[in-house]
Amino acid sequence: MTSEPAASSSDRTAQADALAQFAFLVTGLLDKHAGANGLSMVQTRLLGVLRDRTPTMNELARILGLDKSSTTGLVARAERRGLVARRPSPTDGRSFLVHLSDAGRGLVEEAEAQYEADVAEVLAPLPRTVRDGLFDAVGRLLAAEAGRRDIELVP
Amino acid sequence: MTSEPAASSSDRTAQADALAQFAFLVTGLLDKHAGANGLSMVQTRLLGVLRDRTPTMNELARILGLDKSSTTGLVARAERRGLVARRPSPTDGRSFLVHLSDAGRGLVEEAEAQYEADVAEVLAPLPRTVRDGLFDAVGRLLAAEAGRRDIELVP
DNA sequence: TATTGTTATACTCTATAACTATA
DNA sequence: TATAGTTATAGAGTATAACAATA
Repeated sequence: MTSEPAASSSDRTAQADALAQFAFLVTGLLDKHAGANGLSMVQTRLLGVLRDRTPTMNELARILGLDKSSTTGLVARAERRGLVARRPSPTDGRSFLVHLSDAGRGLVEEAEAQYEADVAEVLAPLPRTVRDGLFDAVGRLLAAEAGRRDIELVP
Repeated sequence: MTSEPAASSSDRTAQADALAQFAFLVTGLLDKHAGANGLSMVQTRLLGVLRDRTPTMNELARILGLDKSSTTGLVARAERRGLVARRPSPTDGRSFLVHLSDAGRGLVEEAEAQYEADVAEVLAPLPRTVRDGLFDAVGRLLAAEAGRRDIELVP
């Protein structure tokens, strides 16, 4: 296909723009299905993280990229709705482990299933090799970012 | 390369998850540079819209997908900071036209330039062919989505 | 002393409902 | 009456700073 020489300034702009648009496309899908299940995006993110982890408040704050005080409120609101529970850490008297409740799991799984179906539909027109190329690149970028932040994005 | 048989259910989940993480990574960059210029994402969006338009409050609400009361507050905060200005419509005594100030224009252009530089840095470690694959796929998806919307927009 | 987590406070952002002024 | 916009109110989400309890 296109065999360009070097990335020009307008290439950079166009690429940054394309990534922003793509990000808004994906977050739009997430928001749509979260809202359909009575969740905000950040609440959905919280429940999604807890699907396969039981982090402390501190770990949760780092994973979500929030201040610990913001995380306190976020988890408190989710707990008030019965979606998560804080349990004292058995090894550290200062810490709490945040668990997903059955109700929370049901809600996030419903939202994720709907989102997943939507993603599959969006990806459907892509030829196999192109789709593989997308996830190769995305996987590398996420791995690099995880290393940068010293957390496991994929447990 | 990986020559897998067919997309399994867990592939679909992992892929949808990866896209979500990637979207959060990109919007995180957008937010970071907006924030570095003292702007929120929605404020940046507001200023971006006003770069080439002078809509009424009502039109602005529709463009941003917000309730008109939300738009009142959004514009009021931006106006208080000298980033935009409301001027009475010459044709409708009830309406105001929202203008971008020079300060607002400078701010949004600065934020965009910094975001662009950050994207370039994030992409830098990717081998050329991988990066090309990413933008091939993203370009196709955005084109497909644009087509979808055009079709939807035609009654 | 350092870390974990919460509280107090303040701000942005958002929506619903009620309101004013103009068309 | 209908439309444009604001105000009042309520709540989520976020950060900073000060704090308590534990390590």
